[in-house]
Amino acid sequence: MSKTFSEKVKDVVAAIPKGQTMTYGDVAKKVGNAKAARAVANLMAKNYDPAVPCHRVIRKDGTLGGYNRGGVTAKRKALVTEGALIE
DNA sequence: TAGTTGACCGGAA
DNA sequence: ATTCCGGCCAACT
Repeated sequence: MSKTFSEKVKDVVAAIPKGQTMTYGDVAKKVGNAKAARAVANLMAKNYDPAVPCHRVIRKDGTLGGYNRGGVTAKRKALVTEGALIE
């Protein structure tokens, strides 16, 4: 297995169940680098992939963090629509 | 090649 | 409870 970091992140985020939210740190852990939470966020921010529901990835504090697809408002609405609680 | 940036996290003040 | 500081990783300039 020799997928790049971004490929792994894409796979992990795409595997998040609907209505479920995961933190960047958890995604990083799934990828293999538990301390790469910043790197995961960096990939989402600069290279968003429509096949990856990044809106299901939030901060550990419970805040949404950010969204490059319409702002945090659209992200929160999408999560509520799926059935995820925000805070 | 080296330095800066960022949708982070955890611990200390 | 909130605010500040350091660390860690990949991409960008």
